[in-house]
Amino acid sequence: MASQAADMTSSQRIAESLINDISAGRIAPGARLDEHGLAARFGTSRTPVREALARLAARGVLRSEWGRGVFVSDYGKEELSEMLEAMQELEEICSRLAAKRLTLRNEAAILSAHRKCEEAAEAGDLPGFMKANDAFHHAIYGATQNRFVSEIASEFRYRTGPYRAKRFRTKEDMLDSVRLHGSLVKTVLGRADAPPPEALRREVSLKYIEALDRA
Amino acid sequence: MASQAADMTSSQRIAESLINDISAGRIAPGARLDEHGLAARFGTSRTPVREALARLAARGVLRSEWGRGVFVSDYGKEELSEMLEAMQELEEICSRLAAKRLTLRNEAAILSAHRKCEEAAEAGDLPGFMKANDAFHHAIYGATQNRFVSEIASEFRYRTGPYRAKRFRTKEDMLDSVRLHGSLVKTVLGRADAPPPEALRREVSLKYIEALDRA
DNA sequence: CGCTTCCTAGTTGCATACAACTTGCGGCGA
DNA sequence: TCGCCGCAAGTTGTATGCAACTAGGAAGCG
Repeated sequence: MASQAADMTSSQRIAESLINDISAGRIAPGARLDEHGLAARFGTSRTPVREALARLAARGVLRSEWGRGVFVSDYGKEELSEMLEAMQELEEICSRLAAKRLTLRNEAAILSAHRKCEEAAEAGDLPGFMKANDAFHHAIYGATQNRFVSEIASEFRYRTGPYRAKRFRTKEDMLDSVRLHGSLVKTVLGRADAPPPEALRREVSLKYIEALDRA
Repeated sequence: MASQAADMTSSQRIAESLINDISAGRIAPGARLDEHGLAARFGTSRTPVREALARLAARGVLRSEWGRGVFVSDYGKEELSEMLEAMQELEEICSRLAAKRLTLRNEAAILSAHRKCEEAAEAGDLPGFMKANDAFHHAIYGATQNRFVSEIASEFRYRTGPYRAKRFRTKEDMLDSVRLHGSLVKTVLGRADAPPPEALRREVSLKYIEALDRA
């Protein structure tokens, strides 16, 4: 997904690399990002690093404090629960629109990603599952046939990424998710408009919030 | 809203000034932004200008082409209709959440902004109306008690701003909008969950798309 | 006359140097 | 010993200069 073509500017490469690391949880929320260190790591000067950081800060992935540095955005339980509510609302929009406009191509992409999720979950392959999970949700976003809805959902998915990385640990976590995917696939492919019940949404949110404590 | 406190960095001042001008339609979609010119206009060097442009590009307000310059994002009819669909979905989320969690303070803010819209519309005061209109919608966003939902909706409102600026011309346009606000206020303040009918949504979108032709 | 080619002006992207600010520590005085 | 002041190291923010690339036009050739 995150192709680093050779004809990209340094700041773009840096921004993409950073957001991938952050979204995958390799850089923890709250961590400070040193401009000098990043410049050295990427073999450039501070200028493109600063541009990349500015970009990510504008997207809400980073938060910069004057004279102190830039930090990976970190959220407490209160904020996290709000974030998850927002994410679920966005996902509901996506699945509703996708159900309305699904093409065969979208259907194939969704089913393929779903199968890869199953395989990875049953194999206990966590990195593979995270990747397939992303692909699955992006397949649904793409099926909305609305690039802005898709963009907003993707964008917000980056911000929830670090906490998703914490939430998935055991094989059971993954199988849980696959079961949810299954019912989602059923409604979307059935062209049905069935929002997930409130109780289920709260249960999912709780899993994330609990994961905060095993930091 | 857009307070330019003295303790802001130059790049922040520039970014805020630009996004205000763009969102209000004072800088038209498709216009090119010259780094030298902006640096001269704001009395700084190109560096903070570049940071500001990078920020706005990351937020989707600008689009930069290598070796050519950065341009205000402009959208055709197809993209605009997708954009409006996304905006309406976001607004629906907001009004639903607002209806569920409305506080007295929120209620007062919404009613106050609504009254100001009415006054400006009846007086034919276009700039005043645009401002009050913004305040009205932001009051609803704030009533969601969810800072992320509010942030996403606000953010996207900036991007639709230039086209809203085109869409409102006559007193009748404003009165139309006030009538819509009225029914929205009624459902939100009545704590009711009543999504706007599909036909109404399409009608609103058409008004925007028609406005594209009188560019 | 039309097409190709090269050149030049203008633009963005990057590197380096400097200025302004924050912060933590150490010395000094009460 | 406690508290305050000031300094110094380290950080971010800004300015300037240079390199790489693009676009447009003019000159040259077929």
